[in-house]
Amino acid sequence: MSEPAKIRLHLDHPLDLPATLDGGQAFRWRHANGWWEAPLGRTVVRLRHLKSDGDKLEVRQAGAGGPMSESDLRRYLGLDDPITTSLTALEGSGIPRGELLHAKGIHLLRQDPWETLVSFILSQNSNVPRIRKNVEDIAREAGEQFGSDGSVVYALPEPSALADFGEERLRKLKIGYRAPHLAAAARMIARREIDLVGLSVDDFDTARQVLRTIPGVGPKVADCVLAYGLHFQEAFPVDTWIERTVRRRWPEVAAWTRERISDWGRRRFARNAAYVQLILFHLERRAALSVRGEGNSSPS
DNA sequence: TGCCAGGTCTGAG
DNA sequence: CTCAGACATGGC
Repeated sequence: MSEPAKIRLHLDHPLDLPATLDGGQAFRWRHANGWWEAPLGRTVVRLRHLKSDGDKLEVRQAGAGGPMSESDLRRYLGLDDPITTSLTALEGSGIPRGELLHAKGIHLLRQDPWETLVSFILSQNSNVPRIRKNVEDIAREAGEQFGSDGSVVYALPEPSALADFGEERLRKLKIGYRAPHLAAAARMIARREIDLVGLSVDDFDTARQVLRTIPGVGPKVADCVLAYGLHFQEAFPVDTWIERTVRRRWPEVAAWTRERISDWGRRRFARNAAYVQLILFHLERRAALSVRGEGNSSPS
């Protein structure tokens, strides 16, 4: 916590920070003073492209936890995943190459599974700005605070802390009917009825089935945890945006249910499914935003 | 002001 | 198994 740890990471693939960090996978990143920053555990991580060399990423870390190692960061950011493979998987799908290029810097994060579970239990029938607020509120009210560069930051509460915090106080944070789900999830993890991290060694179907025993975790939330937290690259979460874009782009699935579309995506795109899902999600939301005249978000 | 939001759960047919 | 309604709240 004395000297902020400074690291530079070499980028072998394009990295679009806003599309990756603010693209609906993670909810605690924010853009401030030219840096992207978020608390990861008890450490605040700050990222920006090096001005003199866009192939390098500047990293600064400060907080109560130890700094992440270079390999931890590369792993978290998916820096060694070649997204070109996933873009290739979309060739022939009728998406113009020029449009696909808007997604060339997206990476699949490997977030903490617990944080991912919390975020996506909150996500049901909600929207990205609100999910972000809910997560922040929970960290502030139920998490431990620590210092980082002179400011106060709140870590997301561990399962046991959130279980102790309880459903009643969660209700007061305006998370609505998700409160009992989240409280129950916290209890299940705290009591070790489910080993979230351990799920990563199971096969996809087993891990998905176990996740779905958690209240508030249906097919879509399970797929998000599998993809964004446990790095199951064959996961294909289908939400309203994906449903819409897939139905429009692949007429043969237009009449299918979300569950069938998820199954279809998983098989069709195999190990690229999670990346393809991120790409489609990004393109669909980008189109919606520009229609509403919110200008374009040109990557860094 | 209403409609919709990164759905899930429950009960009915 | 499939499908409509309810659900708690707020963004736009």
